[in-house]
Amino acid sequence: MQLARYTAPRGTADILPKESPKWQWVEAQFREKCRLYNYQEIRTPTFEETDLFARSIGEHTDIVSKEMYTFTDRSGRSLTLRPEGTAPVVRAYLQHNLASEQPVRKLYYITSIFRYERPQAGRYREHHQVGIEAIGSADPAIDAEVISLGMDYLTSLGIGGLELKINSVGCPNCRPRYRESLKESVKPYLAELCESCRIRYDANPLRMLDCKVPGCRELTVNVPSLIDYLCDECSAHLASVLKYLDLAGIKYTLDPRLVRGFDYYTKTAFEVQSSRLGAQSAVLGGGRYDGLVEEMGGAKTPAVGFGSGIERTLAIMEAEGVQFPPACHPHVFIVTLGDAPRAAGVQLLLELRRLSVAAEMDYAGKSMKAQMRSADRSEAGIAVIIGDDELARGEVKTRNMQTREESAYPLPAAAQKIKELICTE
RNA sequence: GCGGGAGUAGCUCAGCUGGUUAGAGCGCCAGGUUGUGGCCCUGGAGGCCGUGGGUUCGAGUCCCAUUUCUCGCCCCA
Repeated sequence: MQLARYTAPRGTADILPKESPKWQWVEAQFREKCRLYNYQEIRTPTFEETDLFARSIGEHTDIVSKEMYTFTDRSGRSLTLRPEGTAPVVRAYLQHNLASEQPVRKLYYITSIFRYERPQAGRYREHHQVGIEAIGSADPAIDAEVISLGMDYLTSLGIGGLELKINSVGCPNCRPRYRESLKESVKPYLAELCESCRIRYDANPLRMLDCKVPGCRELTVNVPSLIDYLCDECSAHLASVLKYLDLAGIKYTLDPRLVRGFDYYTKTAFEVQSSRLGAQSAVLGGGRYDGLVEEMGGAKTPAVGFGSGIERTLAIMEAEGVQFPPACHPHVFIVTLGDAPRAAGVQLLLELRRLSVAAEMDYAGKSMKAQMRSADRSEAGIAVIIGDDELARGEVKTRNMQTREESAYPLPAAAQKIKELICTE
């Protein structure tokens, strides 16, 4: 154990060869859904100006107040490792004036996210998210499209038992009214609420709604509902989003207490939860952020998006016993005995690969028996055996690893013949 | 930031109330055919028992600290 002098930093993980095919598969499913829905990939830097996140996420959110990886570079600039995916995309959208090419931009990303948190099941200091952002449309149909892509993606992975929760958090027109009425109705019990709720009361009253402390839940159970306070526009928007979800056959639960941890959300907010995840039940979350682009210096531009954690997605798949497609193995394993055969083996390797046949050989100087064992373990369909005898006859021997059937092929055309063997298997 | 559990070979773990050279299974390597895999047999490599300090004639085993992992709170993906 202590041979390892260095270990990966707390809350980070290596994705080893045994796991990486699963990641590739999940990412491929996501990319395929983005292709179908016509979202285009965007890649942004790992770090940004600190102010970008502080302003967009909200100064008094947990993320900004205590979870950001912030550092000063050699010229004194304050930079922060991306703690969420939306702000950098919006920044790039504005910086490169992507709006000028198309009024509605549909973008997706696959990236790592950094938050200084105490690690636990499904929570890391560096985790990975897939996500999409649809910028430039206020149409409720696109809220539904965003949700639909997310659900399609998760179900394409073979995940069941998901619950979509949806709510509207209103807009700058109606939210202040609700906030006041919420504070008014909570005021009599203020002293009985938990400590963090008492802080939220002034800083961010809406967050009191999703407090998990049982006592707070009881005290706020009869509090007015956000949905009753929505302005006509927000109310109509929500109704329309739900209508489109019904149209798409997507099941949801209307949850008036659903509130998200970023300040920039307006109107639609949603979360997909799985019971397989333990304490961290959210696997996908997002919503509409109609004020963010303007807040960051652009024109008034409506937008919607979501982010979804890859680690949590994989954890659900693991818990449900989802079968991943088998990992890729070499098709051909070359076994050589001695120096001259070895040179011929190297030559054959090159030719096979030039013909797009995956091929491998032993580089550990093993005995023939051991090389055969390696061939077996590599799950190669065919072993090619080259020794002095074969070379003297100007040929190579092949062995079908399933049937044990062996045959010989003259050397100049051997690569082509082996390719045909594989393709007709 | 706060709380619970844990830290012994690459992996999963056993080591009873402190006592001599620290074990198993799996994996890995080699041999059992002079050039042939999956099963079987034999052998081998690999651990200052997370780290530092203390108690003791003596500590993997007790005490303290520290660190990492893990689970939960907060919050989120």
